[in-house]
Amino acid sequence: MAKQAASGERRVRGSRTGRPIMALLDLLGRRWSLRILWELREAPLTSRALRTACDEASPTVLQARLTELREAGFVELGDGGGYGLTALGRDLCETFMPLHRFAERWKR
Amino acid sequence: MAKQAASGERRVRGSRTGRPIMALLDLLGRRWSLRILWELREAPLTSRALRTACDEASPTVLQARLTELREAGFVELGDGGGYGLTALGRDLCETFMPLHRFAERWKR
DNA sequence: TTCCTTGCTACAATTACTGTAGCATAAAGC
DNA sequence: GCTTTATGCTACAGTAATTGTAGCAAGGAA
Repeated sequence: MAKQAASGERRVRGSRTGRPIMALLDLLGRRWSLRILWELREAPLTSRALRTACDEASPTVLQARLTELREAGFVELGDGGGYGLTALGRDLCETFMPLHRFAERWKR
Repeated sequence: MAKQAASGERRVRGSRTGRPIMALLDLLGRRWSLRILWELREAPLTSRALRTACDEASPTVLQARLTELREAGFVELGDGGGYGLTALGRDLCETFMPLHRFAERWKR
C-alpha cells in the first residue's frame, strides 16, 4: 500500500492526500473511536467508567484511542481525573449527533 | 468479552444492548466504512474505481465492507454495475457531511 | 478468438484488538 | 503507621481483522 507521500504533503494514515477529512475519517474509523466520543457526550468519565460504558472493551485499545483522541484535541484528561471532551470535541460530537435519530429510523 | 445477550435482545456486534446507535457506530467504526460512504457521496463508482479512490485499499476488506453496507441498506450494486448509495445511504451520508467543514477547521 | 473490464475470492503475512492480569500512584478509612 | 480502594496505565499471549498480491469467472467489444 501507499508508503510515502509526495514531498510537501502532510502524511496521514489512511490517506496519501493529507486532506484533513481523510485523516478524520480514518481516526473516527478505528474501533471504539466513535463510541468513546459518544459515551463522553454528556459528562466526563473516569477511565474505568468509560470502560464499563464501552461494554468492557479492552483497556489496551481504549488507552490507545484515548491517546489518539487527545492528540487530535478532542478529548482531555481533567486534573481531577476523568476523561472529558474539549470544546473541539464537543463540536465534533454535535456534528454526528444526528446519527442518533438516523439510527432509530434505520433500525428496520 | 460479552458473548451473549439477555433473552429478547437483538444481538449486535460492539454492543450488548442492541441499541441501533451502537450497531451503527460499530458498523461505521470498521475500517473503510466511512471512507466508502464518503467516496460514493457524489456518484456511483465501480469496484475498481472505488478501490482507486480508497488509496488502493485491499479488495478483501472493501468487498467485506461493501457487503455489510449493502446488508445495512446504505449501498447497492446497480444493474449496470457500479456501487452507489441508496436513498437511505444518501441520508446517512448527509448526516455526517458537516464533518467536512469540521475537518477543515480542525486541521490546526 | 483475443483483449479488456467487471465483481469477487484465496491465502499467507502482517497488524490490530481482546482478555486477563497487574503495576505505580494517590486518596481516603481505620 | 497500615490497609483498602480507586485512579490512569501497561504487559503479554491469544485471537480476529486487515493487508498485499495474485487470480478467477462472466460479460462485452474488437
